Amino acid sequence: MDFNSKLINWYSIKKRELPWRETRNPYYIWLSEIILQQTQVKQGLPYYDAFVTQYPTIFDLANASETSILKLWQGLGYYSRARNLHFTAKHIVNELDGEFPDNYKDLLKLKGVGDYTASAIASIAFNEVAAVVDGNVYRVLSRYFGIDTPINSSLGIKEFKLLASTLIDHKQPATYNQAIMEFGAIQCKPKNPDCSACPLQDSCVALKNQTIDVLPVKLKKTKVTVKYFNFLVFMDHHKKTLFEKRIEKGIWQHLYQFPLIESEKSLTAEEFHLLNFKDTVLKIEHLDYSLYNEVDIVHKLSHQHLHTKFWIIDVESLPKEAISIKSLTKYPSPVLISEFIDHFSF
DNA sequence: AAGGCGGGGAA
DNA sequence: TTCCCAGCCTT
Repeated sequence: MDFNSKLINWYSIKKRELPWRETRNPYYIWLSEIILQQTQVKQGLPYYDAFVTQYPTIFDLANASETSILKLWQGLGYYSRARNLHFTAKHIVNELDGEFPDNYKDLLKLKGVGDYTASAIASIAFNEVAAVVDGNVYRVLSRYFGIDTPINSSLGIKEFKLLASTLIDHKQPATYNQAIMEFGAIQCKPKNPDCSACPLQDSCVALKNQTIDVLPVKLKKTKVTVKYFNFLVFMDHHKKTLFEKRIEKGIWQHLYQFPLIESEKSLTAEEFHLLNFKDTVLKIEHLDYSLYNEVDIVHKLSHQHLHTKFWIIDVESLPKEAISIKSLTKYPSPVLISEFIDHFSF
């Protein structure tokens, strides 16, 4: 058997039963692919179920508010995916007459849909011969063919895409694409793959050369910046507080948080007291505050480590935009914030 | 071409 | 801890 046949045969035996494999509806395929970008199946699965239940059609998604979509997306990360999901749903409903694009070229035009996702939808939903190259495919191909070109270099991206295009099965592109990805996820794992039980062991270059553990080659590491966040948790006598939408570009765009003051370092109570709150909506003369966490809560993102303090501030009254503490959980918020809300006894 | 963008799973 | 995950967008 050749490479393709072995992969597809392995897939027919070992594949997981997943809900998006039970449909050819492009809306559901698209939804699953967006959710699964940089996200493991285990983490994305409950979100897929929730979205299918709450938004059974693309018209439901298009008619929803961005806030409600972000709320359902809460905890999944990379929130631009949710914002683009909503934008594209509206675009398809309003500009494309509700007709989902049915080929790679047109799918690629959609916001939030890049080369991988366009290929995945085109092949899985429409059986177009379009090769997918995701993290799994990079790993399988680099090892099987012994390719050490960095997968995140422009040359590597071109090289692996070209190779994948020559390999894809023209008779069953949908099955082939899913087979090689599933193979990478389950058999040709990043760490400690079970090569002794691998159907490709006889012809795998990396196994022969003992380079399984160094392939695929990936350039550089991301530089992590440290930031210091001070969240102001106001409380008035009507059990209200201030909760704001993040408007600026950057992390957590369009999610909600307590008023935030960023500082150069972790603040003591004395240093916090000296702040002049000029950037907040509230002018405070006499602060009655306490610190929720003596030790910084460190929230780690890919590129940022957020050292966080929550300052609890009792005030007489709050501006009219204050919301009831009970309603906090209705708003989409970062995990860092929602965990505080869950643990703090208001 | 390089950097920004989340959060969790796995070893 | 570190690496990785059915990547994409902006600069």
